[in-house]
Amino acid sequence: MSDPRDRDRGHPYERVAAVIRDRIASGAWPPGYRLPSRHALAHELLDGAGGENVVRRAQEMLIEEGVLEARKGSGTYVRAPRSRYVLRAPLCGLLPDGFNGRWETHSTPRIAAPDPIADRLGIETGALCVRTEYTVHAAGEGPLLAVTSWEPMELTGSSPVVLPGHGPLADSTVAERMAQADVRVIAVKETLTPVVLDRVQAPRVSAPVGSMAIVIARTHVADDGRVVETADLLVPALHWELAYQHQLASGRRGIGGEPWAVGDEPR
Amino acid sequence: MSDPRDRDRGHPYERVAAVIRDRIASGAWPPGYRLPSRHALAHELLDGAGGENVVRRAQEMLIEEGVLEARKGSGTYVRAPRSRYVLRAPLCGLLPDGFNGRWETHSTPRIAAPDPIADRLGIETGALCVRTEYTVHAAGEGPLLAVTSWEPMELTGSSPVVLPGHGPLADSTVAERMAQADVRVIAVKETLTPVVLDRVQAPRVSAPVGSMAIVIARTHVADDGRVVETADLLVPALHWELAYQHQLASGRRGIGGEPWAVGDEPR
DNA sequence: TCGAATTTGTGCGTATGTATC
DNA sequence: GGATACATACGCACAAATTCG
Repeated sequence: MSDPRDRDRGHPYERVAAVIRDRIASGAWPPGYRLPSRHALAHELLDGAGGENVVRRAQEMLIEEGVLEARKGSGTYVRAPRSRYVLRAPLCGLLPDGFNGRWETHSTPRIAAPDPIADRLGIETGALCVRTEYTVHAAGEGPLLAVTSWEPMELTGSSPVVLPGHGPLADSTVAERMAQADVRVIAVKETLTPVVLDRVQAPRVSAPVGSMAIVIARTHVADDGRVVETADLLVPALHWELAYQHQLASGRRGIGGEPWAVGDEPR
Repeated sequence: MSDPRDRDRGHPYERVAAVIRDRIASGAWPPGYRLPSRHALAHELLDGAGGENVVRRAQEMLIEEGVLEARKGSGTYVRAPRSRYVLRAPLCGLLPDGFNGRWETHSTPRIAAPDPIADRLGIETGALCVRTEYTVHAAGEGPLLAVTSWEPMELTGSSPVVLPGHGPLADSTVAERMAQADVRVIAVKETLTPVVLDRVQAPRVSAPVGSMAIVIARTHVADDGRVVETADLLVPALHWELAYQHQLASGRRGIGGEPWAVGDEPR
């Protein structure tokens, strides 16, 4: 391993990564550039056969850092520096004027509530609900955010006008739609979980497999305690910076009516 | 690869994983049990030499699922099912009675603000600040949460009583300490990023390297617009479920004074 | 349109580093 | 300090996806 000839510190793959980083930094390999194949790079940088896995390891490092991007069967590319959008939570269905993008509603089948969803909605497993798939697109780009929402059929189905994604209230918030059914939404609860995107999730948010995201499990609660909607928001770190802001009531030892808490476990 | 003799579907490592899973499910390998070494398992399950990496691959799968836990130099163990605590955000320094644990303050050196921190605090790079390292421990356990906090020296240093982790206000919130210096904290802003724990971060929160966490970049803002504190909270998904709750003012198209927003990028 | 060449992804083997007991 | 066990680096074969003639 530590060959006496080898004066260079560290492992071979680290030196290869450094070379690639330099070429990108110098502008020789601009954003969008397709790198030579592993075979060619191994031959050039290590001038010997076989060492392709060293190049691969170096590329994996840079891919994880967000510098490179590999497309299977096509090649490895220098990634264009993408600035992230700011997502102010809670996100309940509105896109302000400042954002050049749109919501897309994909499907709204009536289905039997699967177990974890029924649990979150506070209804019986198998009870009917409406599942809606939304995505957020920025102008001309692929989907950047994916939302899967469930609403109990007994609420939403009672009046066609409150169906998500349809009619005059298509672009309204959950609370606004529910108000049409005389349901007053008083709180939004969110539970956040970090995830690594698998090959099913990744294309739904235009992010590479293995990159990171936060799943927001959101519920809308009405004044009578019923849960009127629950949703999973898939927020890829590649595209979004998740921001929360809390106002502090002076003189109180809490925020927003709830004391700060580190409580015991839920289930 | 697909040996004609091999009737079993899938790859060898998947079959090994299935065997391990079965033994755990059957109770033959209870929580805390130390598995046979990879060498022994490879010999038993694949009755041939060399195939240790097949066992390793299977174990990696189960480790990622949270079923196993590897301790370097010691062995691979069946993980005891751990329930997660609920962390209600924003977390500003209080531990309620319900939580059987404690804060620990580790160090409070005066240092020159590094670049990204100076940026967050709105002070010049190199200006003095106080850095404080906290951890949260549950009774008898290792650290479950790690906080690194920075406060500008010009605020904190002016009065010894407001130094974090010391004096009568050691267990107070940032806002309470700042009130002693006649600084009114009016808002808390948080930015969330999912991360994969590296070998430096992982031991700070008693989580395995490669497991996931959320970093909360928090800032306390005073009524004159100054940032009086900023902190990075390392919240491992293994131990915590991050929960946010927002009250909805009826009739308003927003929450907490800020409209929901998907805005453009920051930097 | 279709198949062959190219390129990345995966599974697995060997050698060696390093932490623990 | 020696034995044991996991972690890492790297090599090869092949599968899968893409591209192009």
